[in-house]
Amino acid sequence: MKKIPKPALERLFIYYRVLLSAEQNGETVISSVEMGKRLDLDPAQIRKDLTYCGEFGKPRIGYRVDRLKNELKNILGLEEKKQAVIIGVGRLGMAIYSYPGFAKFGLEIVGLFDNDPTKVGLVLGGEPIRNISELGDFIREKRVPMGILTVPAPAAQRVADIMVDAGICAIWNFAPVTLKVPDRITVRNEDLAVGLATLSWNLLQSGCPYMERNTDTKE
Amino acid sequence: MKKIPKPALERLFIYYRVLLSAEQNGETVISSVEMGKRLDLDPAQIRKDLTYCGEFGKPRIGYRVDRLKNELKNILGLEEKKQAVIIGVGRLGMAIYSYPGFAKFGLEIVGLFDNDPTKVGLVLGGEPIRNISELGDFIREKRVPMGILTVPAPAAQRVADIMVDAGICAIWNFAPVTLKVPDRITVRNEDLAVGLATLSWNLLQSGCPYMERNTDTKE
DNA sequence: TAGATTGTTAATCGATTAACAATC
DNA sequence: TAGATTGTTAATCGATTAACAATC
Repeated sequence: MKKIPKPALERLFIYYRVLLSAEQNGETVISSVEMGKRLDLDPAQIRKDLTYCGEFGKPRIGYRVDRLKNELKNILGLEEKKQAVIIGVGRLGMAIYSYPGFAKFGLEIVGLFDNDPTKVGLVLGGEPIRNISELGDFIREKRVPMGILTVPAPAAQRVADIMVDAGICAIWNFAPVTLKVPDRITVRNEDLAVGLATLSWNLLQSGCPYMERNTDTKE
Repeated sequence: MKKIPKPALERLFIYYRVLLSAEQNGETVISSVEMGKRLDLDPAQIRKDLTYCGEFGKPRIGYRVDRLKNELKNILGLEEKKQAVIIGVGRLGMAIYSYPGFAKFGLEIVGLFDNDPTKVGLVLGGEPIRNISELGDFIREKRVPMGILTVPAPAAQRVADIMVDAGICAIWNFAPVTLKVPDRITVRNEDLAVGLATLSWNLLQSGCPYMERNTDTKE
């Protein structure tokens, strides 16, 4: 299989979702132009992206929705069960744990970990919260390929080291730090504050009228 | 001010954070090489990015930590209070609401909204949950420049329309849909499932040994 | 001064967009 | 058939990397 550029890879998933919704609408065929309209993307780019995984379209017709949907599902591995542990059972960790949208794409949370003694031992949605001291053995024994890191920044590297040592392959990192890990480990940084910062910059640039607060009124 | 390319803009914030931590370590000066090491980035890229906002370094010395930190804070507008409403008080909405890391960068949540009648009226951290029917007027009266969208996908466009109509300038969109809004509105899509999908693909590609589950064992 | 590091220009790389022949 | 749409090649665009003169 050809190498897929990272931005194209991300879009493939977006296409997958548009196909899911098209399928629900009962559409059996869809063109790159129509997908482009729904996603605000260039149709040429969509066609190009899709050729990274093969030729699925028919000139004059477009793409068969169910066919393309299944191809993308296979390529992205959304069918495969991806077992994962969550480390850091704060609000964000819980949000990820309980979000049904992820399970739909094959995510299966098999363990929850925290180092807060008031949390350890609690049972959440059927899963007990374990102590981080058990994390390494747990990953090894259960052969867990993915770790979801939702601990505070200062703890992140330490936890990552434990996971890498235990043979984890991928880390979904929500902590705002650059993890030092071996090249073989896939890390996806999901640093939400970056989004806030870019919005902040844009608000300033755009001259949003609502950014001028009424400082003259006293109450 | 020169236009800043989007990827560079995102990195500027990352630099800001490294400077915060350097400051806490008591470092007064830092070079692009040192920042590059900590962030796993090319020093040339860091220097280039920094020139988008001016010349702050001294040859032979590097960058003065507090100086550069403050420059970046100004450029990104992190000092400015950015008032925002959260629409959709599920777990993710609550996680964002209660995360102290965002307040540090100027985010101030001034309103919570939901359309679930069992939630409306509850008070969370001092803020009552309001009905979405009040959203438009609230934004107009309080002159709220930013909306944080954490509703389920099917509701997202409808809520976005209300916000746009009320004069909002920026939308931080966590719903997995492409919003149709006028060009003047800044939208930041934070579609977490995209991260999951790319990790999924990488896990498959990399041949992670832990992805081969023991299907031969019966129990 | 000598040498390290910046700011900047030029070269490279990669991704997007445009154009169009092939095709159904 | 005629015409719409794909797959693909070529052209453009933008971002990254390399190189180096300026500088402290």
